[in-house]
Amino acid sequence: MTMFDAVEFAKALADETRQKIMKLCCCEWCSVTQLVEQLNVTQPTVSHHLAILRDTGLVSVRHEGKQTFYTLNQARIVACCGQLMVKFAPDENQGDNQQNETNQQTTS
Amino acid sequence: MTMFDAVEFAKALADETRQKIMKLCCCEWCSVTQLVEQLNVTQPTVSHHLAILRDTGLVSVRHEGKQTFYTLNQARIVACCGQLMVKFAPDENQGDNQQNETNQQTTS
DNA sequence: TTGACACATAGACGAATATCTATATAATAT
DNA sequence: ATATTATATAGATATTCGTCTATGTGTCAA
Repeated sequence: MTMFDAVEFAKALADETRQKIMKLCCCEWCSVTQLVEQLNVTQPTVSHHLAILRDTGLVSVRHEGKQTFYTLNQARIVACCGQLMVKFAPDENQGDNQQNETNQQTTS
Repeated sequence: MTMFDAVEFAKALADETRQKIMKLCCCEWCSVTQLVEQLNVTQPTVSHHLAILRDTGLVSVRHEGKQTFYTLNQARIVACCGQLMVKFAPDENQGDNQQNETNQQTTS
């Protein structure tokens, strides 16, 4: 949940409805009903996606009476994207890498 | 293919085997056979994943005789991660945003 | 030309997943 | 207490997706 799993992070982002939700609650708190109103899916579907985003730590939750508000964890997005870069683009413009099990084989 | 689709990008990353392939051909050119040797999946499965990574522009291809070599497009990874950040974390630490259709509703 | 090797493609199959309807839970109002 | 509103959960279903086997295609050697 708090640790970074690149596959889990990518899976959380790998759905259009989920990305719409993320966009909608980016920089603001949205209730589930508000989200439902702006998406062409049912309330349980929105709740389902919110659960996934919540379990991945991509959104924060705040309860207020009957309502539940969600907001995107923007700092976490930045951190995860940064980790992706580090994982798949180490030493961006240099030829060396830090792997050790695979045999080097460049353009010959 | 060359345009950025955040959902397509996330879907391409949303598989462990694919991320292993990406890691393996990060900073080096790998033949399909070399990849198969280091993964617990069959050759057609590797080819299938390579096709997805190729169609998403995440790997580059080079043919050499009977063999086909793939390498990770690291610059593209960086660019895509950057676009993700921009999309979901605009103005990281400021309170304002650039959306216009949803009603602002902060912590009250 | 024939065979071997490297890779891609086609089709089948099971697992994961996105969605729905129905219902449970929790809070508030009457 | 009862009804209403807001959200979550359960279960069903259809689609997507990852993997496999079987086979096609292209390259090279003998």
